[in-house]
Amino acid sequence: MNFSENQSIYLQITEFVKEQILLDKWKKEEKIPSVRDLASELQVNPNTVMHAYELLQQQGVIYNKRGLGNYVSDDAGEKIFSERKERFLKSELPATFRTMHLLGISIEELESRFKSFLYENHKK
Amino acid sequence: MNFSENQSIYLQITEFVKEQILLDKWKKEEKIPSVRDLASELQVNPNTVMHAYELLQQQGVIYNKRGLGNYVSDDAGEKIFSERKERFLKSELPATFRTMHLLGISIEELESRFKSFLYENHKK
Amino acid sequence: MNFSENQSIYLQITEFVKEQILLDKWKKEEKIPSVRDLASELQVNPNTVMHAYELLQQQGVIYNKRGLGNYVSDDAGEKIFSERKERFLKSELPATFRTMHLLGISIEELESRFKSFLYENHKK
Amino acid sequence: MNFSENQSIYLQITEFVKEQILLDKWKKEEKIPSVRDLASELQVNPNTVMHAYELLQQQGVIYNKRGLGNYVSDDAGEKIFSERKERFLKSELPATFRTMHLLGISIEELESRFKSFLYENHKK
DNA sequence: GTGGTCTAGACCACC
DNA sequence: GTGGTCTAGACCACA
Repeated sequence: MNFSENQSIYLQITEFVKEQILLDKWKKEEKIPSVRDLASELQVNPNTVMHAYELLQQQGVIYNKRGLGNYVSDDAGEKIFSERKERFLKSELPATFRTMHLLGISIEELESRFKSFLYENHKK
Repeated sequence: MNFSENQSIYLQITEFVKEQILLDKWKKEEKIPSVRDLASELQVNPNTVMHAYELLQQQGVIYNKRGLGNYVSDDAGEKIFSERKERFLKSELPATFRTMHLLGISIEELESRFKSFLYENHKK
Repeated sequence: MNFSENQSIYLQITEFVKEQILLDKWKKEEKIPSVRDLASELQVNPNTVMHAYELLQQQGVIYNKRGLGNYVSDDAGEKIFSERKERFLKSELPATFRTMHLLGISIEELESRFKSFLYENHKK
Repeated sequence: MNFSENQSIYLQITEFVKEQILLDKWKKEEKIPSVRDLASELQVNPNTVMHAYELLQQQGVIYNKRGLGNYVSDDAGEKIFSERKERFLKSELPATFRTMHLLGISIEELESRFKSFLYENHKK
């Protein structure tokens, strides 16, 4: 996995975990990778993954069974979905629209770009 | 001006300056506010504004006339515009599309939201 | 280390770092001294070293691994070498020739001086 | 005249004046341009030329006749020549040699570059 | 431990 | 008046 320079790694890891859940790759009430496993897979310091898991626990996305590992919460999917949708509609989208306006990009151009995005995505 | 918590102040100041230029409030070959003036206006330490101006100089957006102040470069507008467009198309837009896909938001919904955005914007 | 009066300290530090790399004392992909360490060694304020490192990062000579420190870029040596050669041939050398011309110093005299320079240098 | 970014303008003006004298364009005991004239010719602030002339007076290169203007000192040429030669041999040349050594530039290459410099210079 | 940001305050060269 | 440099000291996020 390639990490962006602009954001701290542990936050990018929380996003990664949430996405796995949203895409139903990690299912509810199932065990997620241990701190060490994920750390070695992502090639980061275990402390960093630990930090991410702690945050996810606070957010109620995962919970810990002592000695057994971390598990996806029952309502994790819904939680993530609504939180993400809220953020998207309230802050990301307006910012995008603002930039489009500033750069003079039309909705038609956006539409055609979205279609080729879907096409590219479909191929994979 | 209110600064966001998520980004360092000096970077927000560079964005602010670029915005002024893009909106043609500060025109090319004209003097921009002195370090001290902008600092007192934004209520930050002069060093912080200095840091921002230094970065803008390196990016070729402004240049310094010794003892006189900082001036908007001749090609500042184009530079900012193309840099911003590049960033939008290469990274912001794909991220937006990815999120739309993840959240199941259709292009039609986006379109209608954009129209109401334009309408809101127009009213002001 | 003794700093010259004519140039700002932070610029002299960037030169110092580049010199270490050019002389292969600090090798590529290796960690360079931390901001605090170099600052206490050179007896300057950490901010001053910070300023130098920031510039070197922008020039692509070093890069930062978050929380770990700064590392010499893979192509740092080549970058520094070509930048330095460019500057020498385009500006330092013509200036030297101009002065020689003005002072009536012949190329033969220069040659003999260079030889004794090499001899002196060799002895050390 | 084009001023370098690296050095203060008033110092570059003193160098300019000294060079005129060394090249015998401004001869001893003759009047040099007034502060205002030189300022408008070089397109700088009169204060800046004033500052340069003050320094030249301190160095004994020029002297002031009240109400008449500034004149080249009798021994200006010799003074400038010896000062410049001293600086060249003691500091500029060793630095040049050091850089040549570092960049692996041979004395033969230097020689050929000097010849083409002389040729270029001769044409003008 | 690492870099990074910010403030306060001083001093300087330059125009 | 202008920018620029430097110090001292604090605080934070990150690994």
